[in-house]
Amino acid sequence: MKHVRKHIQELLLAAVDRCVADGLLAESLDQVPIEPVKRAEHGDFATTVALMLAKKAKMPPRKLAEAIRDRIQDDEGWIDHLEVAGPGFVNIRLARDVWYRGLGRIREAGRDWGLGEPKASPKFLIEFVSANPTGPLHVGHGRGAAVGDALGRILRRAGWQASSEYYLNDAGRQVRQLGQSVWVRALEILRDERPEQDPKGQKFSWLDVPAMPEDGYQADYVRDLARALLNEQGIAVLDMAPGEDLGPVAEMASHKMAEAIRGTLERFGVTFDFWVSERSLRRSGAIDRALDKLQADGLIYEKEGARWFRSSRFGDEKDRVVVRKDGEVTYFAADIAYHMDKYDRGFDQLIDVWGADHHGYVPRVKAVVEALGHSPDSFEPLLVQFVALKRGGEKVAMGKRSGNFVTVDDLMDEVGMAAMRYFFLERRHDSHIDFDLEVALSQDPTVNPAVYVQYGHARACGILRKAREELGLEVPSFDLDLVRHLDLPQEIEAIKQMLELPTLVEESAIARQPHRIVSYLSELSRLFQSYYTQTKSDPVLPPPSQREAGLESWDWDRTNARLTAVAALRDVFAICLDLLGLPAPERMASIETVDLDPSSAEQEE
RNA sequence: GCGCCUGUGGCUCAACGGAUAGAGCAGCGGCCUUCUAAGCCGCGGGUUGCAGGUUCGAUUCCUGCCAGGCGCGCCA
Repeated sequence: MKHVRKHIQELLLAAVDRCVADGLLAESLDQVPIEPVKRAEHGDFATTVALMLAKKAKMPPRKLAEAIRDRIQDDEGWIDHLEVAGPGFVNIRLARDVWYRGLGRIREAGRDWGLGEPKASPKFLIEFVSANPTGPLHVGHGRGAAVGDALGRILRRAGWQASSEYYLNDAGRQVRQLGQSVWVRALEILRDERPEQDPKGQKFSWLDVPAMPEDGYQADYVRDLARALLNEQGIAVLDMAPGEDLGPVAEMASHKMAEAIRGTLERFGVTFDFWVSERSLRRSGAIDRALDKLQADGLIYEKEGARWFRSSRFGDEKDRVVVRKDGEVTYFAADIAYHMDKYDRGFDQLIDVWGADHHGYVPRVKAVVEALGHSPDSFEPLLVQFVALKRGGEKVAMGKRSGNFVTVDDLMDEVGMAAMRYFFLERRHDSHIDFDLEVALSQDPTVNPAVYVQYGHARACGILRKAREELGLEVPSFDLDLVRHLDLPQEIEAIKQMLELPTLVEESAIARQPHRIVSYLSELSRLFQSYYTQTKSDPVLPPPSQREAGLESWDWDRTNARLTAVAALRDVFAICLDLLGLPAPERMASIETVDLDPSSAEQEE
C-alpha cells in the first residue's frame, strides 16, 4: 500500500492533468499541495490547488475547484467524499479502510516506521556544543547539545546521512589563560598548606606567588585542576614560569576539562561521531595550507604587520585578521582551516549549532565558504537562543562573574536529563526559553509534560504487558478484518496521526526544527491518555470484575483490534522519544510521596 | 549608530501563505466498582506590538516605526 498522502496527491495531479487536456489550464504542476485539515467537518485532507491556479486559468476559484473535483478518478475507492468549500478548497474525506490499511503499514514497519527513503546527498555534518575546554558546560551549551543531537537523529530517520562533531578549542589565548590560572592556584595551595617551609629556599619565595590575573578563571574547578597538577608534578610547579613553560599545564588542564565535558555529554545522552582538536589542526599545518590556498586566490593581504582575509569581498562588513601582528594565527584562521577540512572530508552540508551571541560571526564564515568555492547555502549556522532559569516565577541569577552560573551537571543532578532535553527541545531554537525548575522537577505528568509523554509510552507498554501476563494475549499479527473493529473516533484519529509521522519527520528535518516532534508527541500522548481514560468503562482488556463474571461473552475481536492499535502507538511513542533522545520507560517508577507542607516538616524535628 | 533574533489569551509557547488563530500552565466546575486518578471531561479568556503594502486570502512575506534580547576585537 502506498503512502496515503502521496496517493491522494497522485489522484489530484491526474485530475489537474485532465484539466490541461480539456483546455482549462495551460500547464500542469510538479506537485499538488495538500494538507491535513484542521476541522473534522472539512474531511481529512484539503487542496488549495484551485486557489493557486485560478488566476492563470482565468476562472473563479470555486469553478476551477469543481472542475478538478469532477475529474478525480478514484478507481480503487480511497475517497469517501469530495466537496468544494470556502473560497475554493477541495475537501477530501477518505474511506475508513484507508486508515485500517494504514495501520497495517505501521505495524509492519514497527520501529522502522517513519524512516525516509535513503538519500545519497547531501551528507550532513552537524557541529554542536564545541564549548571551550576551559570550564564545565553551562545551561546554554545544554540546549545546543539537545538541539544538535536531536537534529542529527531526525535527519537520519528522514533518510539522510548525518554525522555529529565537537570542535575542541584547545589552543589559543583562553586555554593559556586557563593554564596560567591553574598554575597560580597550584602555587597558592602549596603556600597555604605548608607556609612554614619554602621548599626551594632562596631559589623561590612564597612572596613570588603571582596574583590571579584579572581575567583569569576564578571558579572552584580551577582549584581541582590545580590539585591534579600538583599530584602529577609535585613541587616541580615551582620551577615553572609564565610563558612557554605553562604550555604543558594548559594542555593538561584543557585535556582534563575536555574529558569532563565528554562525561557530562554522555550522561546527557549525547555522543559524538568525531572530536576535532584545534591544537592538532594547528600542528598538522592545515592552517598554513588553508591560508596558502586563499593567498593563491589573492584573498589574503598584509596590512599593518598583520595578514587579512578579504571577507568583505563576500558580503562581510569588513576584512578580518587571520595572522596577528605578533605572528600568531587567530581563532578565525583556525576556523577557516577547520571548515575547509569538513568539506575535504566529504561533507557537503554543514550545520553549525551556535549560541545566539555568535551571530556576528556568521558573515565571515559564510565568506570563507564562498571563497572556498562552495555555495553559501551549504553552510547553515543554527543560532540557539538563551535559556533563562526560573524557580517558580523567580528568575535564577546566572552569570559567570558572580560564579553561580548553572552547569549542565548541576541541572541534571536536580531535574534529570529527560526533563532538560524535553524543555530544551520544546521550543523553536530561535526563541528564548524560560526553564522552570519547579515544573521540570515535578514527577507529576499533569504538571510536567516531559513526564507525561514518557508516561504515554509506559502506559501502552502496561496494557500490552498486562495482556500478556494476565491473559496470555500477544499482539496479533495484522488482520484487516480484525482492525475494522476499531470504530471509536479517537481510534481513527490516532491512526491518522500515526500515519503523519513520516511526513512530520521529513518536514522537521528540512526545517531543522526538532520542536515539531515534541508538539506531535505531546499531542499524540494526550490523545492516547484521553482515550485510555474515556474507555475505562469499555477497556481494552476485560477488567477483573468481568473476569470473575466469566469471559464467554467478551468481545475478543475488539480486544485484539485494540491491542494492534496500542502496539502501534507504543512504537510511535518510542520512535519519537528516541528522536528527542528521551528515555522510553516501559513502566514509570513510582512517585515518592513527598509532604510539601512545611508545618508538618517542622513537626518532625 | 549599524546588524541579527523575538513581540500571539494572566503566564510559557504552537500554527508548509489558507477556512472560526490553537495547546499547556494558572483560574473555575465536574468525573474513580476501572488496563497506573501518576488520569480524564467541561467553562471562561485574543484588535497576533503599531501603521502601511503585496495577495483571492497575512500571525506568516515586504517597508517604516515602537519595545525587549544579543552582537559589532589583531578575544574565542
